[in-house]
Amino acid sequence: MFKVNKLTDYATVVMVDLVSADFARPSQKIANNTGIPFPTVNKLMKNLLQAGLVRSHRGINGGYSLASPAHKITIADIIQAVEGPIALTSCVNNSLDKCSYENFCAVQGRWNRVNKSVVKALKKVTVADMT
Amino acid sequence: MFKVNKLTDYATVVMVDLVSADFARPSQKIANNTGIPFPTVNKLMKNLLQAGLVRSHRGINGGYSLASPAHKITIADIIQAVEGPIALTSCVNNSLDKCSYENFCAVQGRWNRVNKSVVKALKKVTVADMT
DNA sequence: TAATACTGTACTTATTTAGTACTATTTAGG
DNA sequence: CCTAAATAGTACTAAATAAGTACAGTATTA
Repeated sequence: MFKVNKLTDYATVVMVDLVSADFARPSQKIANNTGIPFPTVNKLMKNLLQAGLVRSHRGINGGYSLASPAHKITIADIIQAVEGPIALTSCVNNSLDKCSYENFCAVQGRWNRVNKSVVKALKKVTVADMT
Repeated sequence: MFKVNKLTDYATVVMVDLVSADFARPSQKIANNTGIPFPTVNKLMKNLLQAGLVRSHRGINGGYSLASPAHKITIADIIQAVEGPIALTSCVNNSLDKCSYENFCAVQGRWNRVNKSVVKALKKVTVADMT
């Protein structure tokens, strides 16, 4: 089936949870709120942090908060944070993979169009829309 | 990475190859034309046939041909033929999976919008566009 | 300075995907 | 009517990916 990772799904749930956080919210509390296992939340937050989607605050009373307003963070951002670049096939420009048929393939380069179109669709929906 | 199956990628190549087929074209010839391994082409054709995207002709001089004009077959059709229903997450309406958090999930139902949007994008590109 | 909470890395297990093999069935043509 | 070509269906194996877990380390604030 054509789908996103479970972790990406979880990530949107986490982001939506953080919308209601006035201050930093610890992983443990996010886990309680969402029902996602604590270790999994931890793993997720690292990805979201590295992608700059959330801010972190260490120490007591620390936790995570959104790095931007909810209506500025898109589903495309979240997918990219968790799964890396969006590349429907390995022959899409920004793919991490390399296609072995590249030199004589009949659809060479054509997937770029499809990819762009999908990314555009994913950029239209924000965290605010998911709340 | 967010991507379609390799088989789906292959399927588009096969479909594009069939555009130039005046009559039925056997799997073996498709394999030769595209560089995709023969057994893999065979497997693919079964999916494409069941989905009604190609027609088959048995016996000597048999093979496969497109069931509709190239500009009427979309990427969404091909993905669905090879991978089943398009459901970005298990909480999307037509998903085959079942989400265990469904009853108390904060983003309940919200992915439907994202899913529709992506499907729409995938329906806009046809086999003719890939040629 | 002690408790809280993030940071980073590594590992194991489960699931999914990809590729292969084999047997049965159908059909055109000599 | 028989044979060769080609699809149809099922089942299996191996490789890749994803999911979940664990643990040692570092920063911060009360």
